[in-house]
Amino acid sequence: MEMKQAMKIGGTVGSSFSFLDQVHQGGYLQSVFDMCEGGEKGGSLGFMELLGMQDIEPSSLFDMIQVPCIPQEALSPPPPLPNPTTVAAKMEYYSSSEILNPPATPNSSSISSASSEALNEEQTKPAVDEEDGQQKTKKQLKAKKANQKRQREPRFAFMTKSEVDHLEDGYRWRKYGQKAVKNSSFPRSYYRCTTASCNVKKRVERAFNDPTIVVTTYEGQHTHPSPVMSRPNLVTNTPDSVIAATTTNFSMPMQSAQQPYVNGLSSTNPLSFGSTSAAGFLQERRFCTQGASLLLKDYGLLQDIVPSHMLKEE
DNA sequence: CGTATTTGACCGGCGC
DNA sequence: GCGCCGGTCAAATACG
Repeated sequence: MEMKQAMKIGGTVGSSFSFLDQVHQGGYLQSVFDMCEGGEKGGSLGFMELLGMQDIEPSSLFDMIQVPCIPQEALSPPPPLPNPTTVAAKMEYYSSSEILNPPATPNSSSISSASSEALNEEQTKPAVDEEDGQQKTKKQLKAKKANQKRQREPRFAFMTKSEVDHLEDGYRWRKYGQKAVKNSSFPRSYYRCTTASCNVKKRVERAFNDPTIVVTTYEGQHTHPSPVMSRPNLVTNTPDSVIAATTTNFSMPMQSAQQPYVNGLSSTNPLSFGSTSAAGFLQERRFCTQGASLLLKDYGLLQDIVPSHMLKEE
């Protein structure tokens, strides 16, 4: 079943070997895979290579890391879990029938391509919505969908060992749906970024084989800075322990949103990446690739946040 | 009262 | 064509 799904997809997913081992041994990989495949056909996801652990090109591996995270509740009441950790997995996700601008290269450039695709949708959709503020009937929606086939945006999924479903990631989300998931006793929640012009979505569910694992999938890229980052005083009212965790997790997405990756990142920024900031991560990657000449093969964020031994040797 | 969440209905894609 | 399923909508409801 899982492998059957895997065979339907193909793409690029990367990881450092060490983390991959952790994921694999921890039994998390399958959860991520199932989650992100999510019954959607025709996607391209490279986890089959990871499952096989055989044909993995070191140069194609990136973006799977293990990092700490904080549950949303950690910002006010004490977190239910003393040491929640996140197992993060980055993946490119395309629906083969919906790719408008295939990546020029199979690895790094796929992200920038996907990003532009996401931007296109973000820019066009609001205009359509304002076309008729009140008379947005179902017929109109239907016609809209008919004329413009829904585009699938790149996705990023990661797993967090936490009792809290909705993890704080520095952005504000509005829940717009919840559905029972087949083969899982836990519902899947659907969230949308509350920022008007931002079309980023995320899905949150628990791994069917391990209820303690929360699987979060981001879709799209934020077009705005993180609200948390734009409120720097926020951490001043927070307990020290939370401050540390918060700054660790969220400093990067805000930086990424405010300045280009090439300027905002440096090898001296060891605390720049947040596990629950997967969307921020995507954003970071976008800036990275938009930086034109800066290739992702330099690991992007990973080189700054992941111990060097976890990065591939070249 | 404004905002966020809940939840049943609806829609489209897909397999049979 | 029909049913299943994932995803989304939107009215109702809850909350601060």
